[in-house]
Amino acid sequence: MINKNSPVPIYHQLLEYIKSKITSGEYPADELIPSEREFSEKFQISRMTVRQALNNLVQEGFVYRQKGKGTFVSRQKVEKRISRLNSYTEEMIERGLKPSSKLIEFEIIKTDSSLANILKITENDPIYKIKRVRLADLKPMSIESIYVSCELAPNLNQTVLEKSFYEYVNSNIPDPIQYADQSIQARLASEEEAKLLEIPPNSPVLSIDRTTYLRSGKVLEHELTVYRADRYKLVHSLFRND
Amino acid sequence: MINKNSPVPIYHQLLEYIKSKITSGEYPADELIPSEREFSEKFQISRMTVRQALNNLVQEGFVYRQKGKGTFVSRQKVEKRISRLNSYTEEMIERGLKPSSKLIEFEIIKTDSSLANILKITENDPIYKIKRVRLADLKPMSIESIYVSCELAPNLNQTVLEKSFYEYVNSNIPDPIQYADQSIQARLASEEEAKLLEIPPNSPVLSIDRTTYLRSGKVLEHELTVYRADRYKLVHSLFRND
DNA sequence: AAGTGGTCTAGACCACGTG
DNA sequence: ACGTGGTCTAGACCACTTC
Repeated sequence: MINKNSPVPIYHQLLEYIKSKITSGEYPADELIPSEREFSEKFQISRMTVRQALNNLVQEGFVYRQKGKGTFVSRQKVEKRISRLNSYTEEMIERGLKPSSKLIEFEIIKTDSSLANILKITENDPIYKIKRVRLADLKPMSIESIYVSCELAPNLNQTVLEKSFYEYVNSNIPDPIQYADQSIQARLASEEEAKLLEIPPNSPVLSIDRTTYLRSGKVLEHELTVYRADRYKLVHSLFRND
Repeated sequence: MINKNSPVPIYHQLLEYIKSKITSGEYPADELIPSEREFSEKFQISRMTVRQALNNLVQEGFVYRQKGKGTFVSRQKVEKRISRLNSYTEEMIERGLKPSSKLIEFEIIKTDSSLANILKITENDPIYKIKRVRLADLKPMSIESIYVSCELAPNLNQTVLEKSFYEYVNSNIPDPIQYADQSIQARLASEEEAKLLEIPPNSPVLSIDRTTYLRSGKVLEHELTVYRADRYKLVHSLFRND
């Protein structure tokens, strides 16, 4: 069960072990799981190591703890991933569509004051502007304009953009993507947009502005996307934490 | 600075100490803070205790760590950005607008199969159908149709609906509201909608379908809302939990 | 080689909840 | 009185980064 010579940390092995017991139903919801000392004894590991596994599980929402009573399994009915921040590529694959894109613009421009403010960089700093028509099963789905600081994303080029931008970030920037703020509006497509999206003029579109942040708090990118209303529906979940 | 005899845990005292140094600017953004061993030495506490303070600060978004390099101050504290599930009333107050509403329909109908499926009740069970024009600062903002099982929400009447529906639920149903699934689309207003919303025909609208769930897993309500695109912008946050 | 964070140990005392 | 999670110690070795 636990291999002390594995390169995988012990606390992580234990964490996965407990997770599997929960998802398999062996540890049912609202029930006590073994105490820290029991795990410590059973696997011959330090109690502090057990605590590290359990604390991570608390953070992930799998269990909750009560002083003097023990550690309980959470009622995990809600999939957390519903509102997960995904790239276009990931999202389309999830929807069973084949993502691709057509590059419209790829250039380095100087930041204007508004973008500099959003990206939290200095005005006139160079940034990439990348404009693409996003396709799903080879038909236009959206028009996407991305603004990224050149400093943050060196070596960005057209080849990289064939694949997922988020994937590029994961492999090339040590600072991981943490979250994004989005604002969503309905409006009518402009003439140019209608042409690129291959829809009649004055068709409704869903306009989504997204700013993506890294764990350090740095702004990764600002993104303006216009979706065809007849092909795209945004789905998400909201929680009420009283 | 650190009082070992205080009932406040040492790691918490250290956490607050570092927080204050960050907010005061003494530890500037993107800069290294003292190492774990330095804190340990300086305050004569164990390194594990220092780590507990720092790990909490990482969780709260005040600092981030890099193996082999050190602990850095984040550019901005990540607030609890989980977009909360709010009622129309709560949302408008948050936006600084005065919410009100005009009742269009209030009746008890039999569930059709589609609604029965969504509400997880039996077909032909009685449900409330409530249709209202929602106003903000006395001007139309949206048209909202709510479907609620009569069994779940007894004593629902027009007076109750003057106030927040969620407030009514909080006071009258022991099972608390937990989360909602939403789907969001752009489309053009129908003639009737345009009239009620006081906008020109064929104006774009944001169409939001929401299903609200209670902690027990029961469905509280299904809601179809059509927002004026010129007055309403939906804002939310997404997390990437790798 | 020196410093950093990541992991781990084998103990300890505490406050809390339940019998 | 006993078991629980919460806090804390004083060490240790590792992989990583920088010099």
